[in-house]
Amino acid sequence: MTSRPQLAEVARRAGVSVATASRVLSGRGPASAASRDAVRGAATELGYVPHPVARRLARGAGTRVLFAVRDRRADILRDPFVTRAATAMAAAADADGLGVTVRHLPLDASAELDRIAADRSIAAVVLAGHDRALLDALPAALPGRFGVIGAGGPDVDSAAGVSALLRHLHLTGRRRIALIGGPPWLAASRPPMDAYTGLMHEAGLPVRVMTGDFTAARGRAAAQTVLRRWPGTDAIATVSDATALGVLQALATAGIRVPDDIAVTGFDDVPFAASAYPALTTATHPVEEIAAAAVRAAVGGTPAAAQLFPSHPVLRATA
Amino acid sequence: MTSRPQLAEVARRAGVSVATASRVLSGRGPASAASRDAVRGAATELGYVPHPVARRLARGAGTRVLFAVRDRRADILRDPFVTRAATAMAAAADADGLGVTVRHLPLDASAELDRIAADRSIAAVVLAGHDRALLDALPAALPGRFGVIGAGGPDVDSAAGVSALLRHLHLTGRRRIALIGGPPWLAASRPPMDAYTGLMHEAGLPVRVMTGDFTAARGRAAAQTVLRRWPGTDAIATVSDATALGVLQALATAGIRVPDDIAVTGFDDVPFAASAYPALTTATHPVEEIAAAAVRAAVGGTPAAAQLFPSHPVLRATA
DNA sequence: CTGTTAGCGCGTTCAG
DNA sequence: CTGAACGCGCTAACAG
Repeated sequence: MTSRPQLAEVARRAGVSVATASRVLSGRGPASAASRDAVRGAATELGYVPHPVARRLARGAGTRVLFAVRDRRADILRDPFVTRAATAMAAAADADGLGVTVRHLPLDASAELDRIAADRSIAAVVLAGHDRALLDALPAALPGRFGVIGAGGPDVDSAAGVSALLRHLHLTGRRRIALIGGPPWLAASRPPMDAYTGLMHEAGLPVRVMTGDFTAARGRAAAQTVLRRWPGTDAIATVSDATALGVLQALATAGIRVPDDIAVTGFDDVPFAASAYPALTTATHPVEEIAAAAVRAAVGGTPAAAQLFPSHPVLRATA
Repeated sequence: MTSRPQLAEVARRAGVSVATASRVLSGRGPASAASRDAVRGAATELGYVPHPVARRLARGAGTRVLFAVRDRRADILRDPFVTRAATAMAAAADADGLGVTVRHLPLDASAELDRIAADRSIAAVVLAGHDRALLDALPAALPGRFGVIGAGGPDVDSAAGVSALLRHLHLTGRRRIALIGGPPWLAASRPPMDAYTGLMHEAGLPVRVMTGDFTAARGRAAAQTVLRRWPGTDAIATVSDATALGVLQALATAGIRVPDDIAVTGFDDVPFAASAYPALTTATHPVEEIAAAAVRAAVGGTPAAAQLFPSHPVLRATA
């Protein structure tokens, strides 16, 4: 078997120039139907496969997608949401011959963002954990190849998902419903919070809000506070399964029955939600699809369309 | 601000040729102390940063690390172990300017492996979920840039980790200890299994083994079978937290008290293990470090040293 | 130890 | 619509 065929050989065999062959095979620029067929034929006959790296270099494009996760804590890279998203991105990027790199960004990430913009190996950036201020302060050097995951880009319709669970709680007789929300600095924390306050007002129910951070530890602590501060509470809704599992643990420790005394709902439908006891009632979060969409948008240079992916309630045992 | 300095400019400023500048900056090939200093000085003065893509192309190396996960199920890419490892790899690859791609491989992956070997954008491959047969059938085209994670490469010392938990069970009075192991086709399933049978024989205890697959569903089913088949069981050890959580759920449903009636142990110490109720006793699995080591070995072209990372017991409430 | 000279493989101007 | 030539930025052989 001869060595790998190159573009020049394909062109020669098709009877055209390398320029034309390149145009045809990369799908950029004009080409007559005749030469198109000739080039394609020659390519398949020779088993030609373009060299991805040479391609990116010539085009001045990078070879990897950076998944930048902004958060207070550096160990956010172990968060289930992050690992799911990162893995899905790494699978999605495969189609374009790209790889994925993940990096933690502190809340004040301006310096790091400049370095990212200067890195020529980076084809696109997907940012998570942002807020308005950060998006407004983006380096102009991040041209089109930039996207966000979460509020503003592809995201789960968390307002609808949480609303559905809240309505379920209401329908099943709950009237003292507390919510453990997301971190206030995070743009994605708003929609479900607004949905909650809106529904409570609408139903004439009291608003009882705690701040969470998507961890079980915070869920435990918040649940204890809820019990102390609002003794009559009959339901605790959360915006993350990890938080809800922490709540479940705190309630079990306190000898409170779930769902008889207090109902609990999560959000995300992580694999372990179904394995909890009692099994956690929650709402789906199509992280994999969202992550793939974010990669496509960033790589394609599409201005981040704020696409919302549906969230469906999953009724199990805790509510 | 002028445009980016290139190697030629650095060389000119340092008064040497581009070849010498390249040798100095890439650390390959000889160079006198004098020219070394000159080149380094010029580079920092100019703020020179090599173009990663051009570098890889010239070297004929790829730009991404492929994390290939072999398994029966395609949704293995959502497995917590896989997502943790993939994310850690993506973080580790950052240091080399590489990206990571993940791909699922069926149990019979020979064809796919050939395609991988032919992909010039792939700098290195890290394989998970292998067995002897697969390793023996690797395409010769995967030169040095290949490594495995799990038995044979960087791996957790699961035999030691499980042994420690088994000894703890024995010390606390358990005598009818069943084990739910890993899938038999997986090389990494052997060590903990051998450790279990060895310890049981040594202690004169009965060997009671079920096959697991690292899922909670299988853990539930296996636990039910254990209860039926071996009524006197007073402990169920597993080799994965997901499995153990399934066991916990099955026992709770059956009205069996944990740990009073039956003790349960997991393995991996995933974040949710601490959030279960009762909190799961398990052993640590430094997935992130192992993944990083695997990437380093594969990228560095080091023949996979079978390095074992320690596993420490984490005693919580279930045993 | 150093410099010269070819590549690495493809994209893309620009004239025709 | 097409082709020739140059450019992407660096590395590796091979003389010296």
